[in-house]
Amino acid sequence: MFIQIEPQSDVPIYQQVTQQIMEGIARGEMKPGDTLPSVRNLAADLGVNMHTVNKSYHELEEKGIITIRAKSGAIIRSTEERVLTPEQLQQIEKSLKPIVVEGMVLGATSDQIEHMMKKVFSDLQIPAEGV
Amino acid sequence: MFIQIEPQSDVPIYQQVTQQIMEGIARGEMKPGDTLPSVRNLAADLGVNMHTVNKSYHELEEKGIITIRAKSGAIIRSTEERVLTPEQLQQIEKSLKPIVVEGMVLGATSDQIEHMMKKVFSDLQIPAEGV
DNA sequence: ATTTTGTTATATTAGCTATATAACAATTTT
DNA sequence: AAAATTGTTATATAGCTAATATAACAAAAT
Repeated sequence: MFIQIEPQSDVPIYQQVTQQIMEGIARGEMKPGDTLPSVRNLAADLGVNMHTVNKSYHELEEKGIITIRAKSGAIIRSTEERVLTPEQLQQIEKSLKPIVVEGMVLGATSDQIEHMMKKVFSDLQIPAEGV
Repeated sequence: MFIQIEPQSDVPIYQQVTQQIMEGIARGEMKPGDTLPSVRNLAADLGVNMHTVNKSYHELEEKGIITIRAKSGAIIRSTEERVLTPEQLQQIEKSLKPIVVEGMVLGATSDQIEHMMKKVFSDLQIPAEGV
């Protein structure tokens, strides 16, 4: 697995798992229809508790990114299944606001923040092949 | 004061205070050189504990936005004083990443996220005068 | 039939948030 | 100079979340 946990981080472990699974999907390392490892297996791989991974999977399900089939497994939903709802767009904007505000106050220009945003985007868009 | 606390929010009160003070600065409602209210006064206004506001002020100081003069008060640093360091830019990028990733996975395009970013930026840039 | 799966339940530890009080010493105001 | 205000420090408490640990259950997969 590509997931690397930082126990010292102030970001909770279950959120680290959620984020890195999303990054894997964004990179194309995991595709719609793929099955996620069982909560017990992934937990053993990462050296964390089963419930921690379980919490992450349920967070991903709430975001509409995976589907959990009870007592069977979790699969990544297709892009067609996950339509961007206005609520989700609003949620993204709400998350974006405090970061943009802090950047502004610290003296960053709109162009600087835009540049960083695009960098993050392109870094993920292009899979690590050859490069 | 322009600060409005939402006790039910999952965002800690001291972070709400920090964010809304930054918004006030971004909007131009508070200018460099201005003195922040004493922790006791602001706490009384907001109906929260003194230590909660104190924690917020120290968070703002860590971010390089204000200067706390021991046993005197807190003042907003000038834009010239707060130079955007590479570390701060990196911090912003780090905060931006998980949001952009989630947006991507949910199917948002680079343009959509850029548009939201600029909306947040322009909403703050123009002070609430006349409008 | 056996193993694996997510689910549910209970319990414990640790850390963070927030509040409450109190006292201290330096600064500011009167 | 005296009084009030200021940030600082300390201690204590309550509530919540994160994380772990065990255990058992029932459905699904092998």
